[in-house]
Amino acid sequence: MPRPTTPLLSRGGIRAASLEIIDRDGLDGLSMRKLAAALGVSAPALYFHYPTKEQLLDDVASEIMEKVDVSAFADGWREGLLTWARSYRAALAEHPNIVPFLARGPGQRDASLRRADAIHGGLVAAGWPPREATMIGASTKYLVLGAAMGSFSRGFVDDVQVYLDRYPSLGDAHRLREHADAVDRDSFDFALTMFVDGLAARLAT
Amino acid sequence: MPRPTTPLLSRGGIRAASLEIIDRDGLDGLSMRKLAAALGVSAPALYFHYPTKEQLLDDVASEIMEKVDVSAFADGWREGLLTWARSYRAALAEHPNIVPFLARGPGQRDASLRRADAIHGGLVAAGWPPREATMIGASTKYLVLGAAMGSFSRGFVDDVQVYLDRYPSLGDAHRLREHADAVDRDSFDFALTMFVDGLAARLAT
DNA sequence: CATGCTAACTTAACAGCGTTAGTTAAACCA
DNA sequence: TGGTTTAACTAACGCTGTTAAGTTAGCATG
Repeated sequence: MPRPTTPLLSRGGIRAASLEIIDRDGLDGLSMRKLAAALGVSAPALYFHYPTKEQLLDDVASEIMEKVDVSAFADGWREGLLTWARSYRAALAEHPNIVPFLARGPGQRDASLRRADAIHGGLVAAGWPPREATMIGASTKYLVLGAAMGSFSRGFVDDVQVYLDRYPSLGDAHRLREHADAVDRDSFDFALTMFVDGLAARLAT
Repeated sequence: MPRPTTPLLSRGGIRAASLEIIDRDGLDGLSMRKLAAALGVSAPALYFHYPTKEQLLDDVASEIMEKVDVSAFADGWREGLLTWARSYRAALAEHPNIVPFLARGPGQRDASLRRADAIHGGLVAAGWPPREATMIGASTKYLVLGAAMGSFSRGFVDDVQVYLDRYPSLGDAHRLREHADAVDRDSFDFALTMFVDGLAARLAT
């Protein structure tokens, strides 16, 4: 079947199907052939709409990043930073399987830069020296990305029962798995709070 | 050539060659065929010594993680935490290309648990409630892994010149690339210091 | 209205991937 | 000495992202 009367594919539809597969089967579970099959189409057809898989993933990632809120710096640097960090983490937590891809670089450069600019500008306007504003932005991103990986609680918890007697300080670790998500979220908020408290003390001097 | 007089391969040699390729060509640059070629051997020969590529990478990662120092909790939780975090980050910074693999989970479970136990135990012994000790451990790991990704400064810096006029708050961003590593290290130490300061203030209450 | 061009798909194929099957011959143990 | 194990080999399977070439619907133009 050559050119159909009504186009079978659209960039938006391709992105949506991609994200569905990634959420369900993981990042490695997305292949162009599987994606094409889900859309009722042959694999090379996708290349008419997206030049490479990388670019497709870039677009999917950018779509996710659009939910990040950098607007709250109007209410002060603390509020702005907290809102940014929490909305950032929430956006990633909704699609954890794409985080390994997201971690290797910003998707759409333009939107990414606009956010970076808003954050940096918000911090500087609140009295932070530019150099420290840069470091605060980087640090916050470290926290968000590190937390999104979430491997601390999920990574070693699976069959930790075996080791319980050998490593006595981990005595309550067997409860980690059932609360893994809660631990992750609490740890992130804990880290963020400690970090911002440290910042506030520094700015006060 | 069947079985050679002297074995051509050893697990250690395979690991060393793997890490060399990863450092030079990146994580995706390591293939079993390329690795075998570097060792003067055919690809399936590797499978006599390692059952899967995943297990091989696990072992390489574990070797790297052996340089992490969790022994300083004897000098107090603050010293222990700082030593752990800095040695952890330094170990990853030596082989940044393997970080994406490392981030998805602990390598050798035994050694990983032993470290987690030392950290948790050190914090609890210093007076931290177990639940907070867990969160401190997780938070610190977030920082280290996030910083190891290091995509904040490296990600958007490449052709940032184009955007300089459009995003005025990034006016000094063009100097970021040349100092990318320094910015990364400084940002990490900055974040770590702020975090630990926040912790100290909390423990004091 | 006919002609030509582009758009949107198709199947076939390429090089590379991790891995398995089956073969061979040296090394080791009884 | 004989049999088993060990450490390599070549060939091949099914998968991957991607390219090439073929086919026809839709659209613009003379």
